[in-house]
Amino acid sequence: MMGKLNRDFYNRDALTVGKELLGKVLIHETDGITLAAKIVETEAYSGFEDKAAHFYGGKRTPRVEVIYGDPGFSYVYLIYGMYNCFNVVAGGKNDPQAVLIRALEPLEGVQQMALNRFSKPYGELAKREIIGLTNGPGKLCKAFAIDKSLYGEDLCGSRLYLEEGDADTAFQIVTAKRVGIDYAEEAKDFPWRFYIKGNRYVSVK
DNA sequence: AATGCGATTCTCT
DNA sequence: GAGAATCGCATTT
Repeated sequence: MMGKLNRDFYNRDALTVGKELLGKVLIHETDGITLAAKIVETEAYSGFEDKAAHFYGGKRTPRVEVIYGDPGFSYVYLIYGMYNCFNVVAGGKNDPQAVLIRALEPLEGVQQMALNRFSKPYGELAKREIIGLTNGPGKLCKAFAIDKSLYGEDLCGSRLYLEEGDADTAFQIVTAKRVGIDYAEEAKDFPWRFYIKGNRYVSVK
């Protein structure tokens, strides 16, 4: 049995947590079915100066309130009226830090992921649909059945949580600009996106 | 009460 | 590569 990530893991700045989350395993226990997948791409949103962050300037609204709380909780938001995005809250209390999970590599429960995402069995998926299960922040939420009902979920609990990955698996980390934040002035060029080099599930290479 | 838009994805060209 | 889908939420009136 692999170890569950504890509160201390999350109690650091988003850049550190974002990098270290690569290779870790996200698990969702839902309706007696276990969904598990390796994290292969993340983005850090960090501090009051980050113009790309929903909490830029210390903005405090009901939506982002969880980010100002304790680390190790989920921040889920709806984007474009259609897609949920899943974040891990990092940093300490009143220190806004969050890590967007952008892509996963499925490990367990692919049958259910296929049904969640495409409403058909895994065996009927085309190759590009298999990659498309979890190669984007909105896609992985659909596959993992993550929506606003999981806003504020304690990731140190037993429904939605993260575990250590396989320690034998080495990989290189690529650092890149974040995606979809052209409005963020200088912050759009911050190298705060991290992904596993060569992984097929990375959303933007 | 009204307005405008987004940390995306899909379809069509 | 362009345009649409679709609505909760933050901001403005």
